[in-house]
Amino acid sequence: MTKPGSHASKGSQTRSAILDVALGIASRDGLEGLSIGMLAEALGMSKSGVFAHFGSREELQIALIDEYARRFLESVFHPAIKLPRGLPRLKAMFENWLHRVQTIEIPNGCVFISGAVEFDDRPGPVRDRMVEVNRGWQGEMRKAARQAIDCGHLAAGCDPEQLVFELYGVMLALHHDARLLRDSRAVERARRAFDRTAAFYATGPLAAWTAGDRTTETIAA
Amino acid sequence: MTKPGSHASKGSQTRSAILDVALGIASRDGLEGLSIGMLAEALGMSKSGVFAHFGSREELQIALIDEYARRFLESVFHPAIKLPRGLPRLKAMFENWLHRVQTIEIPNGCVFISGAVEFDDRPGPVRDRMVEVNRGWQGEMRKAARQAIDCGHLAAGCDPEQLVFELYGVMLALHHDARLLRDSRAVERARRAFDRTAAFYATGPLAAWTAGDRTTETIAA
DNA sequence: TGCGAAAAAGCACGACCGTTCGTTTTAATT
DNA sequence: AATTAAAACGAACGGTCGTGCTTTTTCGCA
Repeated sequence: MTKPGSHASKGSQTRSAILDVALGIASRDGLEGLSIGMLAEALGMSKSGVFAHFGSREELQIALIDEYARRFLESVFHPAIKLPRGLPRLKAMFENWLHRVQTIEIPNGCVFISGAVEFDDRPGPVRDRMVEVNRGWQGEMRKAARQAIDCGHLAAGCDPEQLVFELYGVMLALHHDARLLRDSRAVERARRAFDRTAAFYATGPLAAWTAGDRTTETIAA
Repeated sequence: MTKPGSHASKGSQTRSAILDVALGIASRDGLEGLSIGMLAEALGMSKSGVFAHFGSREELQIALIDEYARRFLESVFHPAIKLPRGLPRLKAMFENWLHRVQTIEIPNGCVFISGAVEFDDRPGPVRDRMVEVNRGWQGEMRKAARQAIDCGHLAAGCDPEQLVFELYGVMLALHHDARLLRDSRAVERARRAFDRTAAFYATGPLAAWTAGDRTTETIAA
């Protein structure tokens, strides 16, 4: 008994513990930089003991992507979806994202970004999952942007895909400057870039929205 | 005799050949994904023969960063600097960059990006060189932006660092969408993002500049 | 409390890693 | 053409990698 989804059963709870520690390592060293040996050592258990939980390294990597996506959506998407659709929700998605980047991803790294770079030229199930998860998140952002247009919060001429492309770029630049160049001003620049972008696509009555009303807390937690 | 800069002497010319092949591999698999064994095999020579040219793997990686930077600047920066300073030069830098991304980096990968992700959490000489080279390029872009402001092509209120941050983000998003998601529309979006950004920061008389006058060729080659 | 199953450990394997060393081949100089 | 230096080779080292096996320990339940 005790299906894998169940929350008891020694096995599944050590599996969770493994994923937790593995995420910390994979965030810093990437999915390819994570080895089962060092993971086992970090956990204080044997290599084969860790290995048995996933059956292969690839399965471990995929499980890590899923777990990372779960946490990402939980801290960024789920709180935001409680807000009214349109610009408030879209802005909350960005702000929650920014908050997560500041508190988690800048210190520890981001599996989506390192994984994207590591696997963009390596065909296989890991890459496929990476793409799937990424498309899912970009899709949610596009949907939010589309709703903001429907609500009249953004101009009708605004292309949701273009908007999401630009916002994603802002986040990538933030990661780059904050992590590689250790530039502490990157966060401020990211917020300014979002404000500027939103202001550009905003329609008349809401053009003043970009001013004020900033926060570093998760919105609608 | 025959200093390393010299162009004859069997040694330095095979060293160049090694770097050439190694760049192709490192672009796809990253600096950490490149092993001396596979590099030697790709070159049809022995592992120790390759190794002797650099003394260590780290030195090889640093040499690769330098070589990649050299080529990048040669195809992106040097042609642009022949144009009159200000917006023309800044635009040329972006267009040449875009041209290089289309012809080289999308098919083969970009060492700056993969290297940034791989080494942002690994202290050492490789990371240091990565930072140095990156700061150099961003510095050149900032200088070009500053000149565009001085020339009156961009608004006086435009922050060069903010502008470069946003342009770099556009390029990172382009790499991401084009390479991971294999989205062929990413190039068009990148150009639109640049035009929109430049339009935002442009002063009155040059606000119409962003329209038309597009090219996929290197400017002032 | 004992029994069956699940979980973890232990061990070994082939492969590849970066690196070292001694030798041999090739190039450059006198 | 002879001599010296540079370059490439080949084998081996200690290590780590992912992955099978078998055995032991631990857990869950009747």
